[in-house]
Amino acid sequence: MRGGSVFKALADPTRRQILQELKSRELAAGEIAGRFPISGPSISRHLAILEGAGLVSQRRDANRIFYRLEPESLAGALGDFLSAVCPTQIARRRRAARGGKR
Amino acid sequence: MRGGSVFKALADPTRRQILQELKSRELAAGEIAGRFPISGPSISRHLAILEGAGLVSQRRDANRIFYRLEPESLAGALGDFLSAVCPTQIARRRRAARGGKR
DNA sequence: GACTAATTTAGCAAAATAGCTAATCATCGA
DNA sequence: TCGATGATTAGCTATTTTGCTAAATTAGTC
Repeated sequence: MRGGSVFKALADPTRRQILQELKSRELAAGEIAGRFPISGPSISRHLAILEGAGLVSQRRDANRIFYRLEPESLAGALGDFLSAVCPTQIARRRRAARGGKR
Repeated sequence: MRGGSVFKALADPTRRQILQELKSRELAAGEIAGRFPISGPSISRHLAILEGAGLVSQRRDANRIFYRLEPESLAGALGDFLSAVCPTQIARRRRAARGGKR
């Protein structure tokens, strides 16, 4: 399996939301847990799965463990899959986005 | 749930491979099943899940049911998620792809 | 109508997933 | 070293997922 763990990781809505929370800045595990209605240990496991997929990385600072998004891994995995399955559509969307902006 | 069913659908490796098989042309359910080591009914269920997510569509021709890829749905869902989580990375990859081609 | 071919639907068992609580690990400060 | 804080690991249960076989459905043919 190549990027399979990435899609497995993205299958859960809580994990996708965690990635969004990390969009702008790194957060400690507890800060992340505080934003969800589920227990700390459950969030901890979600974070482990995201890290296993290479979508986040951790950094220890004293007591706390900070997690940060790895945007290249995410964009790389999804981009590679899109290129493999429907490369034409990528260029099409690109043109549409450009057209919409200008 | 917004595009949740898409990520659920992509979580399974067999389903991702089905999408790849449909990349170039539509295929009847039996043709698809013939390319995998699992039973027809199991493939049928995978196809139903992919269709539920809007990633493929079906067309009946007499006895057979042909499935075809819906590239816009796939590119749309993944693109939207990428835009929401790491918009910067999209532009970066775009530049890299352009640079690598020329 | 009966028969065949192509699919799907039903029903079941095994495996994976996600949640919880309790217990353990790691770090810092008194 | 003790105690407090932040986080993970262990162990459990409920739910979901995936695979199978058997039965039902749909369409075409004799």
